[in-house]
Amino acid sequence: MAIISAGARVFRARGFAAAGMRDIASSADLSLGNLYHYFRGKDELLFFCQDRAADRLLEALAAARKDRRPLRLRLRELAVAHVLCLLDEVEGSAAHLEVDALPPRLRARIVAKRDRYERGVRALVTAGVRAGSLRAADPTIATRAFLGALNWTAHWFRPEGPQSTRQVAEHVADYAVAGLANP
Amino acid sequence: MAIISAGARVFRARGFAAAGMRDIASSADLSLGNLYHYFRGKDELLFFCQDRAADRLLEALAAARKDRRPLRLRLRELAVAHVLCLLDEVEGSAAHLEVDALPPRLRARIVAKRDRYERGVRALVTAGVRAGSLRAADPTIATRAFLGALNWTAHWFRPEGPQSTRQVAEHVADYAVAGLANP
DNA sequence: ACTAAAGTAGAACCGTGGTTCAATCTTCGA
DNA sequence: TCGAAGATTGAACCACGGTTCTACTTTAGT
Repeated sequence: MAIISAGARVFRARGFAAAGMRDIASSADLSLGNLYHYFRGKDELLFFCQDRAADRLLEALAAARKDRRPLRLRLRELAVAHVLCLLDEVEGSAAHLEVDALPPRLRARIVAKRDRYERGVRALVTAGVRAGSLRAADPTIATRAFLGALNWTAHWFRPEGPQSTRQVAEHVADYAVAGLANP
Repeated sequence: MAIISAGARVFRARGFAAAGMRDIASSADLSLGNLYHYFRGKDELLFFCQDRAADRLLEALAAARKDRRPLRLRLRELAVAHVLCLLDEVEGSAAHLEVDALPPRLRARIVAKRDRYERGVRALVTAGVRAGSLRAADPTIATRAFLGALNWTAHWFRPEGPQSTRQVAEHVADYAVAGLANP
C-alpha cells in the first residue's frame, strides 16, 4: 500500500483537486498507466486514504472506550492518538481535509465512519460531564471545537520544526482536554 | 464588492481548485468575460478574499489590544469576533482554507498578515501566562490549537442548523479560552 | 517450457476550465 | 450631440489533467 501513502503525500502537499495523477504516479515510482491498473481513478485513491485514516481513528476510539481510568485521561490519550494519526500517517492528513471532494456514493461511506467517530467522542464527553469531571455548555459544539483543535494541527505542523510529532501531539492534547476540564 | 462575496461563496462551497470561474461569474450575475474585466484572474480574486478577511482579524486583534479588562475576557471577545468573521463574512471562510493555492508573490503578502495576527494572539496569551491568569506549556502550540478550535468551525458549521452564528461563536470561544485558563 | 494472468509503459483521447479577444452597448461629461 | 472610457457579452483559444487503449514484459502455476 505504498501507493496510497504516495497519493496521500501529494494530496496533502497540493490539495486534492490540484494533485495530478501524474504527480502521484511519479511519487509512487509508477507510470501513469500502471497507476490506473491498481486504482479505478483519483476518487477511489482518495477514498482509500480517508477510509484507512477513519479506521485508525475508530481504533483509538475503541481503546478509549475500553479504558477504565478517569475520562480526562482517556480523552487525552484519544487526542494524542488522533493527532499522531494526522501527523505520522500521511494518509491521515489527506483524509481530514477535503471530505467533500468525493462523489456521493463514496463520500457517504466516509461520512458515516466519521460521524460514528464524532458520536463516540461526544459520548465520552457527555459521560464526563455527567460524572462531573468535565464541563461543556453544549456537548456537540464542545466536541467539534475539541476535534478542531486537533485537526488543525495538520495545517500548521512542519516536520522540519524543532518538536517531534509526539511532543506536539501531547501539547495539543493537553490544550484540547483542558478546554473540557472542570476546574 | 459583491463580486468578492460571490467568489468567496463558491470558493467555500467547492474549494479553490474545484471552483470554476464560470461558477463564480454566474453566482455574481456576471458574464465570464465581464468577470475578467474586474479581476485579472482567479488567483487575484482569492487574494482579495483572503486579504479582506485578514484585515478583519487584525482589526479584532487591535481591539483586543486596546482593551484593558482581564486577558481571559479579551481573548474570549477576540475568539468570538474571529469565529463570526469566518461564519458571517463569507470571505472569511475562503480565506482560511487553501492559503497555499496562491502564487508565491500574493501568497507571501497573505502569510505576512496571517503571521502578524498569530504573533499578536500569541503575545496576548504569553502576557496572560506571565500575569498568571492563563496557562500554556508551549505558548506557540497552545495559540495554534486555540486558533484551530476557532478555524475548524468553518468546516462544520451549517447555517440551516438550530443555533445562530453568534451562539456558536460564543460556545466555541468559551471552549477555546477554557483550554488556556488557569484553573 | 508454456501459457495465462498480472505488471508496466507510453501515447493518445477528450472534457474541463482559465484566459483572451474583438465587438457591442452604456454612461456621462464637454 | 458627440465621443471616449468603461461595462458587457459570447465565442474561441489552448493547456492541463483524468482517463483509456494497446502493446510489451514479467511472474507463477502446471
